[in-house]
Amino acid sequence: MIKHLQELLEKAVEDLQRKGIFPKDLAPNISFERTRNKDHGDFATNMALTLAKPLSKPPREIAQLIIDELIESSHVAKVEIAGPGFLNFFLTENCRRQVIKQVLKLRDKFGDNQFGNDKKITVEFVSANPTGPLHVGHGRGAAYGASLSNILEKSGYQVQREYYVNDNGRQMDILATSVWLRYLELCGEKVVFPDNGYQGDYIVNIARKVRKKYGDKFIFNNQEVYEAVPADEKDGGNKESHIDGLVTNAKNLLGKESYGKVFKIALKNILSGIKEDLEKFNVSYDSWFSEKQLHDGDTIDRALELLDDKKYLYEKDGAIWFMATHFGDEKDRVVTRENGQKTYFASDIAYLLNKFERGFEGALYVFGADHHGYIARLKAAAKGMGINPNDIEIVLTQFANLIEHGEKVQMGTRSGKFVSLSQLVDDVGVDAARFFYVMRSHDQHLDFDLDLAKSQSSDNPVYYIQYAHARICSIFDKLEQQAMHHNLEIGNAGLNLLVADQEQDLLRAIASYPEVMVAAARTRAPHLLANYLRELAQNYHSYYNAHQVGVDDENLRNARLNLSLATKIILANGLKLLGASAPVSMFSEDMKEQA
RNA sequence: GCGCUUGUAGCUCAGCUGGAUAGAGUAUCGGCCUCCGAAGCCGAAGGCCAUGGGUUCGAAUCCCAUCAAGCGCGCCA
Repeated sequence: MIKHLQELLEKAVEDLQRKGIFPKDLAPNISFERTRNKDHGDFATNMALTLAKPLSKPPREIAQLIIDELIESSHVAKVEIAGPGFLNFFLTENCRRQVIKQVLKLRDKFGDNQFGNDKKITVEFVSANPTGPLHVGHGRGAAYGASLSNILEKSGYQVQREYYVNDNGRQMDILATSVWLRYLELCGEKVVFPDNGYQGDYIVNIARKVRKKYGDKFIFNNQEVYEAVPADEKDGGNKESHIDGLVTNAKNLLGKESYGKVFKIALKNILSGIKEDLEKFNVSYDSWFSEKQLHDGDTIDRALELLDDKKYLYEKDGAIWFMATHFGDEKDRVVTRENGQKTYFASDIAYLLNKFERGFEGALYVFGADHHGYIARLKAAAKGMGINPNDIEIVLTQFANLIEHGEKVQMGTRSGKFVSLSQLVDDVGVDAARFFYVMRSHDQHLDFDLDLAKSQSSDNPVYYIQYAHARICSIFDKLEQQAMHHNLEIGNAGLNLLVADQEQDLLRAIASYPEVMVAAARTRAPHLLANYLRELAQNYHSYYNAHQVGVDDENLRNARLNLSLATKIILANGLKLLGASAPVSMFSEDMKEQA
């Protein structure tokens, strides 16, 4: 529709140019926006305002010239000049109603668009280290990444959802060692658990599995375990060198094979836990990409060679550095440490290269706000390897505070006290959890009100939307019981009977869905969809309270049913994209049945 | 100290690439069930868009400064 209006205006401008009223070299930027206020019609353009300067004429005068030149359109009822010089377009009522037919025909494809131009992209999100279960802090990235991926997919991107598994680093060694130490404890050895080890109970559970599978095979006595290990922090030493010493001993005592077994059990258990948690959270991935495979293959070496060939690497203090400052980063970054080990950043570079080698045309990263320091260096690496930095995009999600009884829930990994994502889902349900995380802009700090999310009341925005959906389902049920069967054709034929204010409002809302989808995709903002669904539900609730759908008049009834069905389709579609369900009934026993 | 992000109603937040009278929810107050589900609807009240400058036809939006909050600044991952 916007396109149609643009063509009308382009035509008018051309004619004015031909008549010599507008200069020939004028190339106006004609943009339309849906009006916020219905008194301003359906669509408005500010083009007369933007032309005021180049034409040195008052905007309202220009607007009048354009209107006089506009040709008739069967879709446009009238065009008005308003305010400082806006052109307000009013569509014919008939034109507005056509959208219902479209929704009923396209069903869940309504709103699909080609904004993404078939671009092949990876969306990487969460990617938490597999050293423990996901906590609520990861929830926002998960909800955001999953919802955004869904929206991008509907908007013409080819999306690959990816989880980067950091299964190759010091943290993983600490994990494996933590498990081994708990195992020794279980076997009756005396162990003082290190300050910097992973404290959680889940480590003990994994240790149990190790013991069950391998019995006493990995036992060493206390003296061997602590041989030449520097003192821990609690004993006045350094917790980092203490744990490193333990890791070294673990590797030496167990030997490569046995150590590998412990390592593998730990990784496998934690990773499958993470997968379960995400699945429970209605988040799915297309691939789980292992960092290890970058090391095992030659990708890291090739990536570094690529940089080296272009003289972007140099040696200093025994380490190898990447000239990130050359590409706008604030400092150069080490890629190979003095001890010969590759840094985490080296893997990142390789992974980036790998994404483009696999044929992706864009890489989108969803990071927590604490990682914002990575943007510059990642873009620098891209530039260094000859990848267009515009093809990599990093979106930050701000932190979420959990609020319970009006108080911030304190969390810290040090205290070992954190609320797991799984626990949150158990408490508030997937629907509310997913919705709460994405209902605010991702770059906004978020207060996640647990009590509100738990409340099964009007206070809870997700229920509000689901209720509208359930309500519509209930109408259809009811009429079906009374043998007033819904007839699409009769409904479509009677659309001209939809004249009530609330019906017009609802039509406006329905018609704007595709635009919301594009906007959400373009600005990477799922919360736009969440807000939109609230508005759509609001429009329906108002309508429902003002008018009876199940009236005796067959024509009007079916027209209203068509309108209701169109609303229902969009509600269900939108909820699905955000990872929430669209229940047929809000009665709790029915909700359970649904699940 | 430097850098990134943020500051809008009592509270939680929208406000698209600068546009028309700054909007929701919640809390508060007042109405609406003989009627398809009241987890709903209708109405009232609530604002120096942190502060001070600047850019222009026009600024919550862009620029600068100040104040306040969060985060980051390792040969950690």
